[in-house]
Amino acid sequence: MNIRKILSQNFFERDTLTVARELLGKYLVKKIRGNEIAMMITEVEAYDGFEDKASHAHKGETARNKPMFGKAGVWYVYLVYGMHEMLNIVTGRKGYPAAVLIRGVEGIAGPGRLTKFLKITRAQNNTLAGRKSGLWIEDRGVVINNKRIKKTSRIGVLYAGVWAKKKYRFLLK
DNA sequence: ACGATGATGAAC
DNA sequence: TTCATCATCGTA
Repeated sequence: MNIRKILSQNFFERDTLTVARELLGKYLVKKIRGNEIAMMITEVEAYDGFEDKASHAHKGETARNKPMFGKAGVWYVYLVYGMHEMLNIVTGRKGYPAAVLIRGVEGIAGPGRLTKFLKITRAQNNTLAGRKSGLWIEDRGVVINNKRIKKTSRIGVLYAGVWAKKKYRFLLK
């Protein structure tokens, strides 16, 4: 009996670092022209709360980061460097700004590369992860041992002072 | 090592 | 309205 469970709000409405870690080994699924493309998540980063200087939410709510302040299980997709779409899933309670950036899937390293490959754009921004939005995450029963998880500081956030050093990036060895 | 490329947010 | 900045990537 193969496990194939679509993750919903209760999974994401928890501590951001916990969700980030547990997303490793889960499957990112995108519907493209009637086909479901599923790829295992191999690299993520947590952006957690008001204090986190690396987070878009650090300076308060704006038009762009609004999804981060909303309910868990919603996509937060934004454009960076004028050309790369970044895919995040909102975590934590409503009103508490947090999200997990999906940086890599099996066979594709890099947040900009994976969105380009899976045709993920800002059209998915602020939509609920699920069949309706054509983009969701599944638990397919893959069990990840803690020994396989590497923790490092986050990429591209050197401006964030002490927050840049926190081990908020998780990847499969 | 560097330029591409455009949205964002803060300053003016 | 202008300006610096940016959760990156491909080419050199």
